[in-house]
Amino acid sequence: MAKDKIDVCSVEAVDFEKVERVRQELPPGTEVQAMAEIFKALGDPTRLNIILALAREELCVCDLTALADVSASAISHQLRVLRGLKLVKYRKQGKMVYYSLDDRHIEQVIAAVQEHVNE
Amino acid sequence: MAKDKIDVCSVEAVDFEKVERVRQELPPGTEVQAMAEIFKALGDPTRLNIILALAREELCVCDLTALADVSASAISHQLRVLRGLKLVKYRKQGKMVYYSLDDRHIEQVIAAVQEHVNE
DNA sequence: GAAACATATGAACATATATTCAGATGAAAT
DNA sequence: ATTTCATCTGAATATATGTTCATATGTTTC
Repeated sequence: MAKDKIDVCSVEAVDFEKVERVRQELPPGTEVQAMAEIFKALGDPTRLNIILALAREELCVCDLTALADVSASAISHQLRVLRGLKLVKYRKQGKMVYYSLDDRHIEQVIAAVQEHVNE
Repeated sequence: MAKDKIDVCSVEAVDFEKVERVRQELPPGTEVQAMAEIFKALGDPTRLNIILALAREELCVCDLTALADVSASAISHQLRVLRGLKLVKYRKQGKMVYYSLDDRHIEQVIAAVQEHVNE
């Protein structure tokens, strides 16, 4: 990352020890990036609605379209994103494709954020 | 929201009862929106790094600049977003401004996502 | 086999967003 | 008071992103 961060502020302004200590406690950059991608996925109302709905029941694309109030195409695009992040899984049955959550942590994540919002 | 979602797919394709049941269990739209905003805030690597750092220790803007490896201006812009969402609070001491987390739920949220990433 | 339907995909477009740059503010030091 | 410094702010820009539209794929039904 940065090699010369000592000159970002004047030397005496930064608590250099503290910065180094915190830096070592931070997750590696790739992990932060991966976490940010998950959060970004949940940061879109359409995708969040999909996740919230699937947290209740398995649903087909058509049902999700009815729930999220956007076009089936938009839902499909967003489901691809969620699939790519291993947040949802699917099961084909004839023409229909049924989606469900593929992660046991996500519900805790959502519950915690919901608490924050409802404080 | 939608009043005529019965025609999104052909009538027999959607499990209408199921959709209605799930719809009633979903949080109200404003709450979903608020949750999405929190997730979106955590979805940017710069902001996530700020949050992760502040989860360890109180830090001034200058320290955060050194840690996140972007300009002080960029940090300041992002801190404003986090302030607006009540995710961080600050304390002035002379020229310096010290930031810290302002939410007890966020650490659980991050821990859960971290588990998902490290599975 | 053709038609109807659920879902997926690619291109296009319009909007949102993160950073940089230049300059403003306010506090400490000289 | 003037300079220095930490932080903030607004405008500008480049990029990312979500939706729509048109079309493709695969499955069922007739």
